[in-house]
Amino acid sequence: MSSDLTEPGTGPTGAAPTLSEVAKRAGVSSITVSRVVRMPDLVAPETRARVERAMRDLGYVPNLVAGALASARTNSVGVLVPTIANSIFADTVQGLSDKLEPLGFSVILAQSRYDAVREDRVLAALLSRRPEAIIMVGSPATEEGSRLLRNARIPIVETWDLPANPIDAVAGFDNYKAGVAVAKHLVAQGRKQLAFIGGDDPRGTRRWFGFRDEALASGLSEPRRLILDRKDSGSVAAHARLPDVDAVFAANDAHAIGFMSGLRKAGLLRDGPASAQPVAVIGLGDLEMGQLISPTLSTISVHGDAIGRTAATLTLERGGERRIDLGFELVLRDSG
Amino acid sequence: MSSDLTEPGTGPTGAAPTLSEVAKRAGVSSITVSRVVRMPDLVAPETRARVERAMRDLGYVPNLVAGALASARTNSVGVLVPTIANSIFADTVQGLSDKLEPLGFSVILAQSRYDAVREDRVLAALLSRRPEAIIMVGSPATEEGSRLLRNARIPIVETWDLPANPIDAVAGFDNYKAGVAVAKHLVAQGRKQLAFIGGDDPRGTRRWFGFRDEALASGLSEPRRLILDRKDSGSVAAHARLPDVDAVFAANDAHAIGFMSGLRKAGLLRDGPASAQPVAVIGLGDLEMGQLISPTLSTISVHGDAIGRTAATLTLERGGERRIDLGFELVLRDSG
DNA sequence: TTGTTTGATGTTAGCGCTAACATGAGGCAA
DNA sequence: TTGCCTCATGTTAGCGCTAACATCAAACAA
Repeated sequence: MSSDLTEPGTGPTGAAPTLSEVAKRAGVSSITVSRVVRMPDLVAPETRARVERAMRDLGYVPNLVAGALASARTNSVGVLVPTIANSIFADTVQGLSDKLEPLGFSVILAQSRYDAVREDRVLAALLSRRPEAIIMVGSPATEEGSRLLRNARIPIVETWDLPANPIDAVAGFDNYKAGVAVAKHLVAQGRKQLAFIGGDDPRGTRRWFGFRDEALASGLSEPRRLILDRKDSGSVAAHARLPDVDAVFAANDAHAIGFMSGLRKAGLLRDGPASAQPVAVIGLGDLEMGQLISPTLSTISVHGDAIGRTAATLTLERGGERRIDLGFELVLRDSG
Repeated sequence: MSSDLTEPGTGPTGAAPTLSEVAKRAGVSSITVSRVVRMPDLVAPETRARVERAMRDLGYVPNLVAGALASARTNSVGVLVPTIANSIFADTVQGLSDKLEPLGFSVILAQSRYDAVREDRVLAALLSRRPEAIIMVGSPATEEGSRLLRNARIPIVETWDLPANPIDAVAGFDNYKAGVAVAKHLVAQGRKQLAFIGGDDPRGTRRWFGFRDEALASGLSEPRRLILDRKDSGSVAAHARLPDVDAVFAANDAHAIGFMSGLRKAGLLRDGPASAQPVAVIGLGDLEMGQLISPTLSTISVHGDAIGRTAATLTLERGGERRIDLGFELVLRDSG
């Protein structure tokens, strides 16, 4: 009777049709409809055609919530990033999403906004949806978050870093070494007064340590470290706070470009090569934008989308190497 | 017995604990545990404490999949964007996520990659998870996608545009008018040879139409239109294909900055004000970057995050205005 | 013929939770 | 005392699907 109320082809009038309504209309049992949806090869062609017809007539859309409960498989992965806007993490989300979507997995996205309390909250929220894996940028900020993830007994992939004691799998690069590489390069260029600008999140801090340690090891005085507020790409103004500096490593390209903008205002930017720059600037991330501005931006290139794709792979394969170092590359252009 | 196997505080050894395991341990019925989780005020303080103790001991994490099936509420919204990487849509996702997360909603994110077939596929996948609303950038590319959404009987919010016949709610701005505004401005500036560079997606195309119509209405010859491949920020090279042009409207800031880079190479970029530019350039999106480069970028400013927040609001409130024009603003700086 | 295999479909039970409706104890007005 | 309310908790049924195990007919080997 309720199916009588439904006009074929024009859409449902009431509640969404269920498997068993389709089954009734096709004159089969519901398990057969379920098979048509999930393992069509097991169903005889004529039966299948009848069922498909009934599904179309009713506008049937499978209910994966019910399916997930019955099968204990949600076909979803939780993804936790500090922030998605204006960030290179969007590349990572795109990469993993491109890899997972064709396999029928959905991405449940959450942001921590660099806030430990919020991180724990969204982590709990994610886990209560029973994702089959969690991919996160960085590592849990708290012991509680770490415990939650360990207890979940699902693949956990930490990215954008190479933590010493990962929960499970890792896809990232060595942020400390990136700092070292930049300092080495600047020292080789004859720079003397180094500075670091960026956030004080874990990964940025590791870059700072590498940068500082290498500078000190090379006999330079301790570099200055300017901790910028997030969104404080008023890093334009940062220059004013770093007089006498002749080389800057910015924790990301946006900060680098902002800083260069400050240099330009101060007349300290040349359109020539690195050697002509009164102040060398190196970024991190290799934003496309870095190649479009003048002078072009030297940077540590990191493949955000490869990190995402690799993380997705680690999510699906339980065996094999669980710690993948995707490396980085110092790309030298005109800014430093 | 199975709870005997679980060592309190060290995490579960087997399957995740369920409501009724917690209930047994606390000596109450499962509905009471459910109430402690969802409506703690209804439970007597001592009982509540006992239940909370049991939850902690067992490391209980509620199963929202089961809860969603039982209550017919998933507390999730589906979000469909063309792409998340390097795009201003990330702002929109951040905005809506910031609004929805505190309310207990999760975001299920999908990308269409500007591909109609993929869009329909991910739309079906989203709907089968029974989100309580769908927020998408733009409108469905196909009739089939549109039908799916209409039949879903949930709030649907189309964003970043103001479609004439929306499925349900809308949060965006008038892309045609944006094109008109830019053309008007360039005409007033005395520019004669206009050009438009950008993609041929629906919204970009509407900007083009507004731009062209206004140029023609002002007595100029038809502007040139250069359709760039996505990721073809080889818009650097675009300049070579637009000789004699004295004003360009780029469908987004990234293209604009790429084009300016091409102009610089050709010696056609000045550090002075708009009036000094041999070729005026106007972007769209108001990336932070636009203020950091030289000359600073004139652009149509659009608040991606406000679009996201508004869309989230439209998702939650069924009554009230369903068509919200968030407008845009022509921000004039030095590029044109 | 008889047993055995294969292919197609069905039956049953239950995933972990919640809505809706009891139940029962205590308080309190008349 | 009676009736009626309020508060705290419980019972029952079922959300829509799938795993696991039947069932049964046809095909086929010995």
